[in-house]
Amino acid sequence: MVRLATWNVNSVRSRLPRLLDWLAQTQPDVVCLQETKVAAAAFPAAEVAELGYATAAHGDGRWNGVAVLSRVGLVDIARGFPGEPGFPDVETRALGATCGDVRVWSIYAPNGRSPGSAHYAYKLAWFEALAAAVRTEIAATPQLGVCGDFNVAPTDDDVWDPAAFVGATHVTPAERAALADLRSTGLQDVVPTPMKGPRPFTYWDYRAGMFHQNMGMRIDLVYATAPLAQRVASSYVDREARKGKLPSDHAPIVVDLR
DNA sequence: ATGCCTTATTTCATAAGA
Repeated sequence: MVRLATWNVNSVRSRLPRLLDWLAQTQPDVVCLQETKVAAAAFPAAEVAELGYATAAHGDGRWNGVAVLSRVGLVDIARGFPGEPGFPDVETRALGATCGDVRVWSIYAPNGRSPGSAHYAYKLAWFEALAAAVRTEIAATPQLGVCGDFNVAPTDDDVWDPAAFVGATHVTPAERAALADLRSTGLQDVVPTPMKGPRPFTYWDYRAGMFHQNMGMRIDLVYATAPLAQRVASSYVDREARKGKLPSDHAPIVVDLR
């Protein structure tokens, strides 16, 4: 059994005590992290190494930043992907690594800010380039998972109230088409089980008691090739990790692979 | 609710998040 997880931690330094506790309790083998908000050289690799994890980090400071932690091997590390667009410079939003028999990409898609904006066009272009890169890699890499914060809710059921998102990013047809194009490379959505309520939300805004009222979104996803998806024994959203003091605004997804 | 928290930084104000 391999336990794979993905979590947008919203600053790995700010979240470090919680991350270490969560690793010790959850015992994942491979962890994709997003929004680490730290330069690669400043990633707290020594702290996670004490728990048995090797680190591959891709980050340049204040914004973005992704990483992969693994205790089952960590090789063939790719920082960014071929043709990755920038805004205007390429940002630290994607890191690929092979961990044992599984290749993972930890991704943090651009937010998009508002439909029609330059940042929205960047988001769509970024997904298009990601799909092209996956299309190239997937042929030689049957056991591939693309995991992370996609910043798109795949369907209207993946937001707490579609009416609240009219005119907003994350739900537009073009963004959903970008996800469909990515899936068409040979990936499928591994939908996790919610620990509470009918829908597996992974993000709740910090403000106005959104988490308490379960006004969330499913924007963190695990996209897996068929050979990898066939190994999925179970998956769940760890909403317990969203509770308590100083949480991330995202919850982890935990996937158990046979 | 075009900012109800939270983050890092060119910090006591701003930009970004979704």
